[in-house]
Amino acid sequence: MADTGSGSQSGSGSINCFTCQVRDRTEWCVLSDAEIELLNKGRITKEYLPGEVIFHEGDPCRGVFCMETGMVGVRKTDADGNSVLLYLVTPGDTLGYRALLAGEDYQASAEALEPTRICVIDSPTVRSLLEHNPALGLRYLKRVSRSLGSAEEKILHNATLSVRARFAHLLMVLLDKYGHKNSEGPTEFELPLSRHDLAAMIGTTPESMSRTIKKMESDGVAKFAGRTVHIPVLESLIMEFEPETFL
Amino acid sequence: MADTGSGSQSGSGSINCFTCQVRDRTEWCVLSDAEIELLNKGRITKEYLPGEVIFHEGDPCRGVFCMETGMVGVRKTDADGNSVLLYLVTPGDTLGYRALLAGEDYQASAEALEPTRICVIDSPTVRSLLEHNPALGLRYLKRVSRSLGSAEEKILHNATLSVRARFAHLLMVLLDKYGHKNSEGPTEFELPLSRHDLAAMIGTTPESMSRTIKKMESDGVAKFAGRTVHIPVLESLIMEFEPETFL
DNA sequence: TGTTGCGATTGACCAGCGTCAATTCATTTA
DNA sequence: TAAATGAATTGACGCTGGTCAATCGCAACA
Repeated sequence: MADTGSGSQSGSGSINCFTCQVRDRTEWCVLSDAEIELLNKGRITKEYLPGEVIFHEGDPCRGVFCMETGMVGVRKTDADGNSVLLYLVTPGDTLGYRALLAGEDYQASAEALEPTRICVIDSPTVRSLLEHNPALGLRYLKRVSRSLGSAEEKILHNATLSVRARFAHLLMVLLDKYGHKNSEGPTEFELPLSRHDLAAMIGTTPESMSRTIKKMESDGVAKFAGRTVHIPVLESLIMEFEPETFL
Repeated sequence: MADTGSGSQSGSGSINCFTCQVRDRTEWCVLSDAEIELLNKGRITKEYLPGEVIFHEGDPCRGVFCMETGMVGVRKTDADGNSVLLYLVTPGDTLGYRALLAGEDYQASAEALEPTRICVIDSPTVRSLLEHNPALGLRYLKRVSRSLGSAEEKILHNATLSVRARFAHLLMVLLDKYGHKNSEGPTEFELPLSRHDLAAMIGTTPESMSRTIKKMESDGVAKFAGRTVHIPVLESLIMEFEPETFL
């Protein structure tokens, strides 16, 4: 087990790209059978336990990662040890494509937040596919461009919104992604993150996170019990970061 | 002159993609002569005066813009009127590709900061080129991915660095791009931006910008006279945002 | 030359939030 | 059951930087 130093290769040989459950939700859905054959040959499945690192900032990029199960956090850290949690990556998502496509080393690190199974497709395979199938390139272009759009939105948010407003916004995003949002009415769901990581997602400290949570509770906007969040009225949460919607 | 409502079509008919001075520095350098012919047909040249808007946040994307001369600022504004200056776009750069590639409307607005000449290539032409030439797609993938990398770095910077450190960093970036950096020693160059826009680039207010400039002067890190900046020792500027480099 | 207008600067004020330190709570281990 | 470890919370404090308002400098123009 050389390689990254962590992440164990899956013993189960039955897994492959043809039977893959999430393939239709990935970029690879535009590939022909012959191309999937190629993809399958350049593939290794790996498994990670929570806390294990998938790649480090500064590592050379060796391929892209295809999430099958679990959850991964992408973190960026500066020289002083301050860090920000940029993305949460979930099944059907692709991971690590930015470095490959930019022709750079990784500029962020990825770490399993839950038990995770991922397929690694090596760079030459991805490159070869991209060079011969323009549709795949267009798929990736869409993905990267959308990602850039979110990043730019985040820059604006961080510059203009308060910690509280950013947290309210984060709650909405997490609710959309991980909660069963039954349209209107009271909502309850499980946060997939620790307080520390919630803080890192909005660029603040755990202390400020705690205080913000407390204040939102006393204002009746949301109730927190461990990782369970209860939101009585969705509108009052939205009002926290988009007050103009209700004018 | 319907269209965007601003920007006048260039009268000079002699300009085209074959004679274009900046083409080799753009994504289009990978195109064949036949493809450049196509590009040239889908092209209109426009000129803008400082302050004129090239596209607005929310506008549908009608093509990509190819900078020939001048300078453009890409700005993102929220509902309260707070705004951030995300990029400066200069000759040889492409503008507005994000929305096209993501299949979205513009999420930011672009405005000429200097007298500017731009070629507009309409969406169908770009799409068609991308669908048939994978190399072009790879070029754009590299560009968007690098852009995403910078955006992510900016998120980290804004979250962890002080206004002063961010400004020092901005000065370095502007120096690299717009100044003649004669390796070491004292350096002098012209800022391409007003104080207001300098502030918008690092996500702060003009007032804080002023105070930061004043404090940096009294600390001897840089001297400011209007838009002229004089930096006695480059290292002391770098020390402002990367102190660990000198430990 | 006076006036208007705009960008830049300065001052005064203070709220938000980061920092440091102590405490509580939950979970694991001996 | 006690001890130990790490996450989460709470308190106290102070600085950074945002806000509001006044002033200044400079250019355009009547």
